Amino acid sequence: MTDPTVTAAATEAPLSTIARIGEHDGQSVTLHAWLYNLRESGKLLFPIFRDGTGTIQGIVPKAAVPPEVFDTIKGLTQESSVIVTGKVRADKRAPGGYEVDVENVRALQRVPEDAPYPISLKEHGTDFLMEHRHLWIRTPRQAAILRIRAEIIKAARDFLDDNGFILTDPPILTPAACEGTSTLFPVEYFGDEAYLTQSGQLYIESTALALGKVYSFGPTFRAEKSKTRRHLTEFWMVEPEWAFADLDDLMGLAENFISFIVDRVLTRRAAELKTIGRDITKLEGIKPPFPRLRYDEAATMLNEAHAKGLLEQPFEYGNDFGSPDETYISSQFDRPVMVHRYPAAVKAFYMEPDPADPKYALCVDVLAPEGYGEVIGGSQRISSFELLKKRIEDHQLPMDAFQWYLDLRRYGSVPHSGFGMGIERAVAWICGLDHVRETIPFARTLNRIYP
RNA sequence: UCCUCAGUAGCUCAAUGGCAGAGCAUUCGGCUGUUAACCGAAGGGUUGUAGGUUCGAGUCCUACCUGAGGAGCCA
Repeated sequence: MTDPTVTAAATEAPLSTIARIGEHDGQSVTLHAWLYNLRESGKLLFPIFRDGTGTIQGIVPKAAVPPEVFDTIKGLTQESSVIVTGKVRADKRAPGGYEVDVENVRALQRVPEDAPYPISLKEHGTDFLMEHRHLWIRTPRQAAILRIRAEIIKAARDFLDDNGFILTDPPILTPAACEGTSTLFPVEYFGDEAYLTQSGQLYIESTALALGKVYSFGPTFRAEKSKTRRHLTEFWMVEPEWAFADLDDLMGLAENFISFIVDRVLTRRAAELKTIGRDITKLEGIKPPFPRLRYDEAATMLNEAHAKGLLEQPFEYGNDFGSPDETYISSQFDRPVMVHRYPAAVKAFYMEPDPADPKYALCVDVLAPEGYGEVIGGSQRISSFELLKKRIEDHQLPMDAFQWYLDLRRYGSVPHSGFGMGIERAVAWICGLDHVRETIPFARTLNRIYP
């Protein structure tokens, strides 16, 4: 629906975004926007526009504009798309510091009132919002989270790029499990069965031995029937892999990596952190060194916590930590804590045993503060051909499928290490969200694959 | 797979086993500084599904469906 009354002069005003509208104080600008809300007070209209960069209130006194402009704005419905021209004016009453004296509006598409925009400014339930996720992302809070996600991804990639890591993309379609225990999504592959990747790790081990320092960034898939605030069936991981690096090198990389990302978000996305109401004092202290805790020390902490009644379930030495255990451990520190040297029996088959005591694996989990749990899992990889072959046999994995992986130990094997960071968990922690489903535009969970 | 909780208007929620309600949204009217504006009015219902108990069921019972939180598993 177009408005033929739009004037040529109106469209000549320079285009601006709402975020940068302060640069045009006192001038007329054009905004490409949607109607976020409309309030009226007699002959005064207060349309609020959003354009993805922010929101701003327009002022329309009936006496100040042609009648058809007033009527057009008065008839706008929520989320109608508009091209607005108006004069920018600093105003102390405005939340963003500026308002727009509207001069003209062209409605590109007016949302009909018999099928109004479903998401109101009032509260909604989780199921309704997820059912309308394609619209929910328009709300300022969700848009801010997605901007922070983009910044976290860019920061992760900038850090690795600038530290000599080469992006190498592993395949999404894979012939076998990287880790035998987890559940895979099968896909038909020309009459054979293939699987969606659950980690690029094995492949980037090979590119690391080709290029030295590499990383992958991409989607991974886990068909786990997990229904918690920390799980998606499709999530994104960044995985550096580093030839000639040992576990200590890897832990140093992890703490610098996370610290860089947090600092970048604090610097470049301060406005978005404010929009979502994040307590940034919790992030400002995220600097190296991070506390390092042996598995055994963490186990002692958990036993003491249980003795004091702080943990319901007693911790059984030798097991992996449960979610309540991780939450407790991370709550004891004001920055991410690195727990290393878990019992080899509960960890993946490819992890290098500690030469000081082969009962332990040279691995590390990084637990985010504030109870967010594991955001990074990594290890030094087995470099011995004989040991890796034995582990594959012990785990009853198909030896044929792993011949190429064993080749990495046949031809110039070296110590090498790597970790994977789950993007969604990192975003949830840095944004202070209570569920990972808000950290990705379209979350894939156990019970939802729409929209 | 297991445990707990929840399904009532487009949305968020009320309703002691006894007339199906409110706020928001929508429509109409009022208001020249509103900040999830406010004030007045109207329209809007197969109470998740199928049985059962009862004079009477949104409410109690059984099964199922859907969703949420958690456990296990994991990033």
